[in-house]
Amino acid sequence: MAKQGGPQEVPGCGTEARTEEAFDVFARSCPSRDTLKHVTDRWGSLTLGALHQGTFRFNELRRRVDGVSEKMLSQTLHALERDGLVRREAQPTNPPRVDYALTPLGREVAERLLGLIGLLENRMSAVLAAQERYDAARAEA
Amino acid sequence: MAKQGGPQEVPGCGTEARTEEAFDVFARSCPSRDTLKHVTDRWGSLTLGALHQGTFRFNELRRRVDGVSEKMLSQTLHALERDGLVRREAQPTNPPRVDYALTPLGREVAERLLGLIGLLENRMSAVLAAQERYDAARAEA
DNA sequence: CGGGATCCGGCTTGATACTG
DNA sequence: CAGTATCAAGCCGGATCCCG
Repeated sequence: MAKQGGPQEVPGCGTEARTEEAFDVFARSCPSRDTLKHVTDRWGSLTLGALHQGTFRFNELRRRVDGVSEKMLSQTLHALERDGLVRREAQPTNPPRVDYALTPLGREVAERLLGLIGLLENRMSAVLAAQERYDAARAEA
Repeated sequence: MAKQGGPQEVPGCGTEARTEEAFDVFARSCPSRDTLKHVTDRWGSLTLGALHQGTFRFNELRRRVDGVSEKMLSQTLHALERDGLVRREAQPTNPPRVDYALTPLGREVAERLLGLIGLLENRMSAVLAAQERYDAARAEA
């Protein structure tokens, strides 16, 4: 990653800013970019959405997050856990049992994400209409 | 894409649901997934963020969205325009002048996205701390 | 200035198989 | 059950050249 010759060092990356300024910081390749990626990823968003509905075990999640492979679920879960959005509780029983749940921060993030998704879902008819208009305009070229 | 043998046809994909139910719909591979991807993409989020601050021409955007290539900016802009989030106004002058701005829907989406980003930025210290804890726990394995 | 077309490398993803 | 290891494929994104 990292552009060809641009400055990779990020100066004021730890400032606690409000939304407007926060975006400027975000725009300069801060760690929050990575976290956003984990959150909005194909599997990240679905996993957060699933965990927003409760606590689940690994294979329960696999069934809920339709189409995810073991590897990707594991990878996604680790990334979210590392970011402090998901808590993992393993019980040393036999057979092993591991539960995954959102942390308080994870719940906040999930709610915002779900809000964004909900907005898109609700306006999807407008989006679809826009797409048709766009495609139609291009077709007659 | 699409899993090995699963049903690709999505039945109730046009329902206008509220956030909770909307997610279920979203989870089944609806078009909104594509739009979310355009929005949260590496360049999509930065472009929406830049356009949230005003109307800009192509090369102005290039300078604002630091590090983006012509191709990716063009591609991002087209995707967002097709989704009805960005409006493109070309003036047939010489030299050509093209302005990009958010549509009302685009502004709504951008605001939610910026909210999510802002939340992450504000809590980044907690995220960073969680990452250190996670890495430390793994190191002594 | 505002892009389109093309080529190509690398990260991401997905099957599959194996382990504790 | 709860994962990790390995390998191949595919798509994303960047560099480059080109045109109106």
